[in-house]
Amino acid sequence: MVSETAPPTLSTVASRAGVSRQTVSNALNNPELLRPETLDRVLGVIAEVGYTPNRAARQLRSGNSRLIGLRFEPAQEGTANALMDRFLHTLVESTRETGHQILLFSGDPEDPLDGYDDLLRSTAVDAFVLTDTYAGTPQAAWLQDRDAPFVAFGRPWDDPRAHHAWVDVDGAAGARLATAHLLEQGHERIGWLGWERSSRIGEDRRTGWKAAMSRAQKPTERLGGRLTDNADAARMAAHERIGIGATAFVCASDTMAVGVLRALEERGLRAGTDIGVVGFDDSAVAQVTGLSSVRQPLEDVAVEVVRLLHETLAGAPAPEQGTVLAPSLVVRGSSVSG
Amino acid sequence: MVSETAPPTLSTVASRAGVSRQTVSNALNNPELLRPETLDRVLGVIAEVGYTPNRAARQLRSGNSRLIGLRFEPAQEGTANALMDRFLHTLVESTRETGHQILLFSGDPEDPLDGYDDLLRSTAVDAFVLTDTYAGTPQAAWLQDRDAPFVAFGRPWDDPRAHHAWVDVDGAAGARLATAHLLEQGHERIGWLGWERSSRIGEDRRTGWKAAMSRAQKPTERLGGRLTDNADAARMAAHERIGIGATAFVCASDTMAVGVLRALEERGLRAGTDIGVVGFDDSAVAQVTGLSSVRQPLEDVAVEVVRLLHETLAGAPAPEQGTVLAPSLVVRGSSVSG
DNA sequence: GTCACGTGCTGGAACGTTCCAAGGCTAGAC
DNA sequence: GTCTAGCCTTGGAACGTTCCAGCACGTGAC
Repeated sequence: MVSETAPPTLSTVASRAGVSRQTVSNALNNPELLRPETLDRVLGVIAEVGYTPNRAARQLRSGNSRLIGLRFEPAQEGTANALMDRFLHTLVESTRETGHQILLFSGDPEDPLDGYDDLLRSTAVDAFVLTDTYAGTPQAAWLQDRDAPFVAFGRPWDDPRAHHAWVDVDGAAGARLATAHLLEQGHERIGWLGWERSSRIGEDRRTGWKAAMSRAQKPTERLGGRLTDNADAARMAAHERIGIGATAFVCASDTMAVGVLRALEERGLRAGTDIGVVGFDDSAVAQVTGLSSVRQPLEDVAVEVVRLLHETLAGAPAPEQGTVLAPSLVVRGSSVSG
Repeated sequence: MVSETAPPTLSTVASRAGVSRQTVSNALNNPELLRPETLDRVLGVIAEVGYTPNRAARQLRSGNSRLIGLRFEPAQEGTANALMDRFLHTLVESTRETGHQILLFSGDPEDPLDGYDDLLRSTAVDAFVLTDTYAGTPQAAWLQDRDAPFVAFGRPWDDPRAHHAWVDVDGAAGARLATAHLLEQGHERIGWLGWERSSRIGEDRRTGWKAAMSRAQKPTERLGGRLTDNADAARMAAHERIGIGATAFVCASDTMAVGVLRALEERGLRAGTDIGVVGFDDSAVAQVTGLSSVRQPLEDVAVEVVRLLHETLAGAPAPEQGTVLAPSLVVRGSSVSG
């Protein structure tokens, strides 16, 4: 059984410092109201007894919990995991500076709204961070309808009613970077291996490839592919396109890029020297296999999310425009000859 | 600005149902005290107005927050991340069933104790989960001294004073599995590539390799290596050992196993067919590169951690023995010929 | 000397819940 | 009919904080 002594309260500190409760409270929250010598004395006692305000009491009275809710989706093993991890780390780190903490919760996988309602009604969190606002997810609209503060990582693709703070990474720019890099390496027939048309993110990235190709006045017919996110599908698609003269590939994911590498092995071709390959997301796999890859600035995204959260909680209206951050290209052996 | 109507409280529900506050409270917390018809009526009103108890108030009065603290360390890019991710997902998922949620916090990287104290003194969390209790980390002893409830993922290697609930994965068994598998494949000179002697986890895994080898009466001289966790170090160590006749390798990490694969490429040898390789942790890299690997049952660890947490919070004394779970071996092409 | 004012501090009230002691009511025993 | 017991329900108190109104005191203006 736990036998610790009860933590000191405002009253404890107050009586030891010879002042009232309220004065101790002010010492912490409005120090400018105290005479310097009183302030010193009170802070001294606070330090001495190791007083820390009780969160529940503070939350009950003041109405905010200093907690940010984040629904942590059931894991799909793969790169998405690792991305989330990088994002989450910076999120935790930068909320520390605003005095907030991250509350992870889960919900019924069948119901994308499960969990939010409870936290909201029990006033357990001050705001939410959304991380999966691809087209069609209802969370943003639902929270917006309830005037619940939140910031989304991911733009509201085709919801004109959406009017909330968001941050996203410019996927088209990433694909453009990758394509331009391959063009610079002298490639002319550069293929695109991306996701199904239903993926807004995938289509966005695809436009980057298209734009870079057309600016360079290179053809794209039969070079673009829409596949499921799967190494084997990519392997086969790569074979087809190499057959019609493709000498390089930009892929919507590292998983697909790995499929291309397999195709090269099967043909006895060397990545980089013979065929250029660039993946997307700079996963551990890319780092280990020497795969060039587009890297999302997840750390910057997290910092920006926290900044917007701060503004939103301070009552600022949602910015007219969301923030779009540019990814970078990490060049490794798979896209340069030598 | 937020213009939502104030959430309903116990009193709201009480007056609408024509009962007292306390009766509504009992309807939720001690329903057996109410007459069935009263219970029905009250629950009806609760559902109708969408009442959810205010967390802060409940926490203030009852003294527990239903929150579990987890210090989320600054990311070191690599496999450790992905491991943590798998663990965390299941942790979040299974705490849902006990009505708890996970509070992530961070702290000064220089001070392994930073953050814990604040949460404890502000009574913000009911307990902690520790995830990095390798030899020499002070968190466990510190929490134990303060009678703070916690469960550790990782055993207290050499602290005889330690007396707390913990769960760990049997690293030696994992290495044994991998070694036995390679022996079955007909290998006799099987090398070990592990970490420095200072790593307790590394030494534990190493004993598994040693034990399997000596049981099969195979020599281990000059076949074991203690390196930094780095593909290039592993690559060089593999070359040396292949030079003295090693035909297979068990590695303490997938990163090292990738180093071995590189060495094989450089020699024109094929993994699986010519030289057997098994990694550790079943990372995304292993999955993509067809690397056999020892997989930690992180999901089971998380479930067990939550179970122990539950017991600890119910006042049960720490079990005499920690729980040690067995890993499994995921066989892929790198360890079987054909 | 009175009044107005600003500074520094105080004490009661309130946030919404659960604990606790006690009240009303019904039923059974005598 | 009275008493006792048990069931269901109630209202006051308390958790520890912050909000708010107000008090005591000293200073300067008239």
